Amino acid sequence: MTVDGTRITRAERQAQTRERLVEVARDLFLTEGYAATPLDKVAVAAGFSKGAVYSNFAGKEELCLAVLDSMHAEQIEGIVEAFSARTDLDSRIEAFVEWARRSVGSPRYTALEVEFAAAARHSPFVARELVKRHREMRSMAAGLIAQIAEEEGIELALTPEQAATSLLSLGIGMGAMRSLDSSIDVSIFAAAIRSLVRPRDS
Amino acid sequence: MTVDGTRITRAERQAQTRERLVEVARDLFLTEGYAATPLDKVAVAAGFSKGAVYSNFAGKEELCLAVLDSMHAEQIEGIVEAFSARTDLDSRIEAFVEWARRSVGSPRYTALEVEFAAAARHSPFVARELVKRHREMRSMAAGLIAQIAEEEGIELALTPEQAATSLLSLGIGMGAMRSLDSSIDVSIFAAAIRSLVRPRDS
DNA sequence: ACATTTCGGATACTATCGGTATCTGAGTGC
DNA sequence: GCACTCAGATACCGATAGTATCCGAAATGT
Repeated sequence: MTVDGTRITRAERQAQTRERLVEVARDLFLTEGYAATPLDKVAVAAGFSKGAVYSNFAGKEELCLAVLDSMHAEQIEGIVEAFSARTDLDSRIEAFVEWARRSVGSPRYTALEVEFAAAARHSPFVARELVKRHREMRSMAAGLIAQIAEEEGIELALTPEQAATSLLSLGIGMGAMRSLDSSIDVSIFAAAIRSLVRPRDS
Repeated sequence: MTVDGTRITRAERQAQTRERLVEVARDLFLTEGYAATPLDKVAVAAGFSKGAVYSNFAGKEELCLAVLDSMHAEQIEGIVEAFSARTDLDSRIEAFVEWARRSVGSPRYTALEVEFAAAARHSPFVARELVKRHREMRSMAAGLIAQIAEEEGIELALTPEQAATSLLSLGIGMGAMRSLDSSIDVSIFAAAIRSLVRPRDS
């Protein structure tokens, strides 16, 4: 063992490599697209060769799953924050729409997810993984909606699960459309949300 | 010129070839996916070789656009019929949801469209073509919604354009999700539609 | 401290697939 | 019936995901 502390264990090295690969892959997948980005390019941009990718991930698909996970974490954080910062329904929706404006379609999170889902549809493993993530997202959203409805004392026209599924679908669909046609205005999201979470008319 | 009438002009032959290619491509793209289906396979399954594809289409992308067009025609027909057959709002929505149950996600129209949109995002030409089709779809839907609102004498909480965009997004998003996770119930569509086209309160 | 083992990452190779260049033969017009 | 055209066939190229193999440095045992 050498004198200074710069010495690093193999596991740590590999963890760094993995992290760096995910980081670079995320950047390239988001800007160029999943299918359009060759594995080599990711590896080289991260300062490695393809071998590094294959000794850290089972293949391109698993690399992309890791990328999606890193994005999910941020998304959930953003959503929870948007909803919990404010207190009244309108400003909550406004904060959420503001988050959506930044996150749905512009940095193409959704486009990547959707492209990947479509491209990897044939792989049962990937399909299962994606479904798992969607269900987590959905129950998280449903919980949030239920909680807010409770706090605001309103009775929703849709069950929290239905509302969550609708919002998620809406987000995915709008993200997909906006990545092609940026003229679509996210503020429609606000209107749709208001409709979906509007209290039942008595 | 031979005696019987089975003789066919070159243009007619080519039209037949083109049609057959689209037909077979549609079938394969829907069942196997766009990226997962090699051009050769389409050509051979149709009884030709790759050369036939390239002398009828500029490439795989244009073949897929032709496939999408053939699907759009059917979709529009189905939607218009669902809405125009019945007269009162509820049974119209019901008919539409019934159409959606058959068409959104099961035969993977949406999955194909979404996969193609994602895969071909980098091509400005394809992007323009898809945007054109979406705008047509959207204004068709908006027109239908406006007409129905008029007939039913209700004032919508969203403008017809907004409602159309929302519904289209919802359809795309749900189609994409359902193609992965068939446990998602389309009946949520009914609830979401009712919310979105619900008359303004007060 | 030296030999041995392990394994993260590199290199070389294969298979697949979209696209291009070239060819061929049946159908067309003179 | 002869030269020509063009739909479709064939042969090839380049890109890229994945595999098989190799190398060298870090870990381990004595």
